[in-house]
Amino acid sequence: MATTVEPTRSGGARAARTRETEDRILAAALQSFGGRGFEATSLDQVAAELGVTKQTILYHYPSKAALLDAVIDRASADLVTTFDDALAPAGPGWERVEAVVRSVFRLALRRPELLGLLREVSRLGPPAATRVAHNLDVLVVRARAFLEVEMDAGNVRRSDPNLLLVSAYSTVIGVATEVEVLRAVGIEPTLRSTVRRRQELLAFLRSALVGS
Amino acid sequence: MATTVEPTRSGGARAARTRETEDRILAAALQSFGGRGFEATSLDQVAAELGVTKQTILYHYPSKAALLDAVIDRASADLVTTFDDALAPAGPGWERVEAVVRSVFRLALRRPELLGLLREVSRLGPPAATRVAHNLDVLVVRARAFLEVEMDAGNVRRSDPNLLLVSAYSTVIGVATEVEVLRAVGIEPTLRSTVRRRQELLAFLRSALVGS
DNA sequence: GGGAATGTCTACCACTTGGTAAGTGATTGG
DNA sequence: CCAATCACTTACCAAGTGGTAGACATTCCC
Repeated sequence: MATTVEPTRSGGARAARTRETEDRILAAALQSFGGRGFEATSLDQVAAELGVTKQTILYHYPSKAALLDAVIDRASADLVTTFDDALAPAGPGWERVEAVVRSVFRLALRRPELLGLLREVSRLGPPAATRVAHNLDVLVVRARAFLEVEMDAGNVRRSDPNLLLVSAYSTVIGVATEVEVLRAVGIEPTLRSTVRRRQELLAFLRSALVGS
Repeated sequence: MATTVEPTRSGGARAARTRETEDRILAAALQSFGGRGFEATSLDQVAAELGVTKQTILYHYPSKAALLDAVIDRASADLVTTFDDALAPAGPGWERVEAVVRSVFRLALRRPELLGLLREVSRLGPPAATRVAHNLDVLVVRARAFLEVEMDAGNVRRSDPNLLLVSAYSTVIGVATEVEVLRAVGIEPTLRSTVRRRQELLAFLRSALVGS
């Protein structure tokens, strides 16, 4: 009996409110970093959206760069669990590809900031990019292993798994997120057109991966 | 002998120097907008690189937005002539796809800012994105027509040409430019690896377009 | 209850941003 | 040859930028 009263497990009321504040900061920052971009986002702006002052943000995250790191970690974790959840009920083989593509389109619709952050960080380069790469390495390893197994089984055209992965990644993310490119070819991103786009993408991917 | 000294045809020495200055400004701005990004670029920065003052830039281009427009127009023109030159000597059919892909990889190597600007503008959205879309519409129309002809000839899997175009675009640009993604899967972008990547991409594309 | 720790705010700071105003010397056309 | 135009400069400016210092109230633990 070290403590008499259960202090609301893991920290008490204050700690809970602190965690909530940090959560809100991360969410708002993710939104802005992934949407407008990192440099284009000002701490004052984010703070104003939250109804706090910039100094509150800087109390929890000592610098803008540190905030970016935290946002990256949170976004990475979200991505990993998203794919985990999507792949858990999926069967083997092509079903898994479909599950992942469905997830990405879902994200593009519901949480575009997440995919936006990916692209933004890729543009920023190290150290942010390195951090993301490290956080998402699990996914890369898993995907590569999948491709290798399917190649061995003769279900996927034999080739360098890494290069195949990059191609597939580029295609999926591009088709899911490049709204302006879609507009350029005359496609307005409605819900219905998005569904068609996803189907078309799957046909494209299947054709590309399976080979002739 | 009307004049002793050739007045450098079409406007005189001053006009020539003006054009040269504007050229240098555009080049430097393109470099920075395409590399670091639009918001992350300051006019002072660009001016310093050029050895002039920011006010010189603002004399030729009345605002940062106007400068972006000019940069976009110049970059678009460069892109169009690049593809024109690449496609001129190319034969029909698949050779044309190969020529375009080769061009994009060449650009990724020699003028990465050009492709970077494309992506940056796509992120910025209208009005910049609209401007690019308008400028590059020629290419879109041409590519779509190509796909339609090839579909009719039975050389390309039948499907919505617009969607196929978006998929192919995403794949090519992604594979050519996503350096950080490459690093994430353990590929350092050397010259040799780039050549392999291009070949692998062509196999991917061929498989995806032709179908089984 | 009281001192300590904590979370937030007010008040700044030095610096940078895009943009304006007013000049200055070279180039130009008449 | 001279006045006008032109390309460019120096000198500013108001509005932000990320970040620091210190006051203040609340919550915590003993």
